[in-house]
Amino acid sequence: MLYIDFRNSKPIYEQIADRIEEMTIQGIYKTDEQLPSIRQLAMELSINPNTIQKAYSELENRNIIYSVKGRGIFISGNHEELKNKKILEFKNQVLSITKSAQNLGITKKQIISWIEEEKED
Amino acid sequence: MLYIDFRNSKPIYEQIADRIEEMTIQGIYKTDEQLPSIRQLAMELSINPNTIQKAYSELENRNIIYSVKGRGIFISGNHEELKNKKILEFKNQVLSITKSAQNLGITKKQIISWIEEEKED
Amino acid sequence: MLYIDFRNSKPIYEQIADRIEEMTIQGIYKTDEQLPSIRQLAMELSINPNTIQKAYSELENRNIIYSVKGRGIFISGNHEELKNKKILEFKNQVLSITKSAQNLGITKKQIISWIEEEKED
Amino acid sequence: MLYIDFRNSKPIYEQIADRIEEMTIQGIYKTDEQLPSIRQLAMELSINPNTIQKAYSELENRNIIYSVKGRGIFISGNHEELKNKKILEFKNQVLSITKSAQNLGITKKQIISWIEEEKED
DNA sequence: GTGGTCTAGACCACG
DNA sequence: GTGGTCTAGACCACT
Repeated sequence: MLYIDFRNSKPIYEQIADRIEEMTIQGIYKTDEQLPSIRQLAMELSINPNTIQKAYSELENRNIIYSVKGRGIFISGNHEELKNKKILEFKNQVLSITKSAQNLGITKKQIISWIEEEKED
Repeated sequence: MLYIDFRNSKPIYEQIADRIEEMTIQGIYKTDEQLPSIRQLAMELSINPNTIQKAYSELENRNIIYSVKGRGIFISGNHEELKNKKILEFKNQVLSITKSAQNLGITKKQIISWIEEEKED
Repeated sequence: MLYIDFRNSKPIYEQIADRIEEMTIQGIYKTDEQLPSIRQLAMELSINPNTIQKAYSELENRNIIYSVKGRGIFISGNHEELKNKKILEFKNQVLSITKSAQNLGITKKQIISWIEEEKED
Repeated sequence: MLYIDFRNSKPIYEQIADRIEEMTIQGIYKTDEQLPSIRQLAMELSINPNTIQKAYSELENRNIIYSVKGRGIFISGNHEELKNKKILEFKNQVLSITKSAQNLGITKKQIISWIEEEKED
């Protein structure tokens, strides 16, 4: 469910934060559900607690979790807004890439055909 | 034509290399055309010559340019192969993004409609 | 009447103590009135009794309540003094904020106009 | 210009971040001006570089600075927007405090007279 | 030299 | 037990 790819150049703390964000949007984590504690998750993943701390701080900045001293870390509940923001982000990514592609002479038709050919999971 | 975005997290040498690659594929640089010297380009962009050096090394690795000692640096002529490689790269990018998007519940249809709506330059 | 905001960064014991202090100053609690027992309040708020204990200790330090062994916890009666202390506290807070504000170029006039515009409850 | 109060319960990294934000809004730092490097500032203040790093990260999140790997850290230039945001923040603080004050029977008149009495710097 | 990430280990306030 | 801050020291990519 939560794994780390040490070969990936993406920082560990970001991998964790992104994965938890994804799971939250997918509805795997529910509002006010408690996440594993920093130390526990650090043990499970064989990672330094500070790195987990950084991942959780990042998620708090993104308004995806909230932390309560002495109690733990919990999912906050504005999933709809979060999802819309994420969709917009994807849209911009797609458009930015297709624009670059067109600079190289790749047509929109071709890009669309790539997507259509792809297996739907 | 060749500008640098210092706020961009992408390394400067990569920005330069990518931009020259793009211009080559677009046909702005012709086969065997000479590129500006390291010193000259460093001056123009107010950048450390080491950075330009690294960009040119990168481009030599990608077989986009070749250098002749004492004469300068020139565009090599395998544009077709280069372009195909680049197209494959784009394809993978697009597929990777659409895959992530589908994890969030965005359909291929929606992604395609974004692309279709986009203004063709 | 007595609720807790777990997302608030202010410690729970302090939230409780502050709220009881406020209610005492407002006259909602009368002199020598008995407060709920630690266990009872802990049950009501679904909170660790240690936390309530700490809140009551805090209030005892502030001379707002007194405890009688074996009998319970009661409101003490020095409300006037308490109120004056509280007022001084507020004054300092207001002055500290307005000072910071002036560092940013906000005038006293503007601050006062904010307050005047505010709806009186 | 940049000092730390070790007795203050406010975290060191936040003291630094807040102070730099303040100086930026006041116009002491100009757009694209370079800030002292992490290591240098750490030396000057006799503080661990990681703490400075955290302060700078915080400022990057607030869009007050931007960092360029290998080059340094620089002031970003949206000061107007920043200032407006900060003013709104102050307004909310003032209103929140005056509201609490009124709960204790302090009138708006009294609060305003406190502010008027204060020495203008 | 620069910033960014990570580890190891400590202390604190809170529950 | 929990999260939050801080230190010390390491390694990396980039200039």
